[in-house]
Amino acid sequence: MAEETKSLNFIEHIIEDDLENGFDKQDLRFRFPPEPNGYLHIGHASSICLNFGLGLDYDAPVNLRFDDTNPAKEEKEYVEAIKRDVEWLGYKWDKECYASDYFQQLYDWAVELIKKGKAYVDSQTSEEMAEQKGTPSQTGIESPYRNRSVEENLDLFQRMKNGEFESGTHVLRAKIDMASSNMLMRDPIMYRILHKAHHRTNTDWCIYPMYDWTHGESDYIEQVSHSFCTLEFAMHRELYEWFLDNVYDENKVKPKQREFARRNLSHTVVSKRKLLRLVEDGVVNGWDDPRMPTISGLKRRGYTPESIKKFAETIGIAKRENLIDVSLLEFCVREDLNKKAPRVMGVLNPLKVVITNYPEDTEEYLDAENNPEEENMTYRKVPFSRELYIEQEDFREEANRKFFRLKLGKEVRLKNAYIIKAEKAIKDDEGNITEVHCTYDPLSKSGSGTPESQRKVKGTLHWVSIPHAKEVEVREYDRLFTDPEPDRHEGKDFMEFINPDSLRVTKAFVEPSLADAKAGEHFQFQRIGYFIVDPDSTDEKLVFNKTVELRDSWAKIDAKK
RNA sequence: UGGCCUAUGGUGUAAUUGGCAACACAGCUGGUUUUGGUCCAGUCGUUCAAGGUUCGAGUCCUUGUAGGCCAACCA
Repeated sequence: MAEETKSLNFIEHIIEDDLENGFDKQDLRFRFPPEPNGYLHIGHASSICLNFGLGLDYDAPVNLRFDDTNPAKEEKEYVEAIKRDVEWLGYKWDKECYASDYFQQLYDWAVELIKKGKAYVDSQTSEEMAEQKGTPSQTGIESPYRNRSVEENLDLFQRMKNGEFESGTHVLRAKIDMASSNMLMRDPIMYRILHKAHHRTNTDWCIYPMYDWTHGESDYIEQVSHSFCTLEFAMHRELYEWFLDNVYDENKVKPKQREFARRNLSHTVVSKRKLLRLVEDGVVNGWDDPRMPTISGLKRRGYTPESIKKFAETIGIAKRENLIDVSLLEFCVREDLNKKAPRVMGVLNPLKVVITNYPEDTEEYLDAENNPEEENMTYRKVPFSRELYIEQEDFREEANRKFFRLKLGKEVRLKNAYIIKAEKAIKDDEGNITEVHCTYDPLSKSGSGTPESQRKVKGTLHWVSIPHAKEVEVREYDRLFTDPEPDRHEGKDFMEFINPDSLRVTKAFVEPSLADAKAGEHFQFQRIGYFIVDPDSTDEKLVFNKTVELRDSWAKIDAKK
């Protein structure tokens, strides 16, 4: 079969161009560089899939590098969580790197820059420097310390490093151009003093390099060939290259930074700062709450690595603004789970059904398909008896022709069992239906091959046998925000759009085969949706998270009326 | 008042680099189905605007319009 010519995204075009222009394929190397100050989210997943995907496509190594230059925000807990998430997605990094491993090299290079007269120690307050910075349309003013002698700079920088000064009293700045139209080139800060223990270097350092000074040099140290980041770093590219030009050795690979647009998912937020607020304010129950767009949250919700990778691949990568509807993510997980998840029966809103002509004290075990998508069908036994639960929504005393479910005097098929007919609705004093009395056709048993079993009845319902049913907890989730873009309303806080009903906990009844289901196992509750066993489950009580519901065309028909 | 980036159906991405605008999702219609699921078939609809170059423009040029980004001792 002829191979589909895969269309390339603009990032792949850049690499292909470089290869055509003589760049050695052996020198290709990528990296995924998270800051360990929070958990990875669906936006990072896109970046992970891009970089690690490139590594797979070009058979090139990909480093996992922690951009840990700000001890005020970073923690070891996050490092561990990030590694777990990347592994869970199924990717293997070549080297595990830390920007903090390069502190000495970065320091040495900074000294070189000072010696070349390209960096200086500034001793003003941050307010003073901000004032001198100018505005995009107005050039900046040079610092009074800009022309300190090399000797004085060297001495001061050394003493900064030695811890002789308070936090915030001095900084090292690159001497570039206070009149540049690019604000980042107006003598950017390279180092600040921060008397704060670092999760890896502890108190070895009290001066920490800034992002711009660190990132490109780290790429260079690791010999990363292509360094991809999001669009907001586009302006940093000029600085990235300026720094690189000052340390670059002709015989080595000079990394190339290119920018792509971050993927925005509707009805959620993905900035770590905002996610942290959801956690700290108790809106959710932690970073891995199934409502969170974090990778660990999606995992707990029941998303699979394959579905997330498929999603990333489907939305692609480009440079324009975007807002991707969550329904696409939901499609991706349904597509994957449809193939994988065993089918079971579970009733969420039980209504008692009594089959009046079925013998009491009798049970029988019926064959049920585990997954119709499987090539070699396997079956399990499901107990059937005189008293069952069906969904409340599946019975109406009367309904129009479009209602393919149980109504008085009409027949439906019980999945894998018999055809039943509703005879009578039993009500309480307030008129609520408490149970339905039905009769069954004993010859209509599924798979029996009798003419009665082959009769066509319009509806098929799922059910559980009451004496055999297992009670479980079900957690159903809705979107965390009621607005598609909660953080894009000027003057309004995204917290105003929190959906107050994003979690609904109910009890449900499931077939007994689920008794020994393990945390992390996926199931399709037939006619309802996909569910995963939550780690909160105990031997006494299983807890299921609803990953996503099945496509529901009945809901559309019903809503139209 | 400056600079940088972007603009293709409702959504997201393509287009052999100047040669019949395609794919997926969503929507709609029908078929199959012991899940109103899956699957299958069909259908809907697009190059921001105006000029220009060209046999030919989504692609190149000009002007305009709209949106995003840039002034943390954050990354």
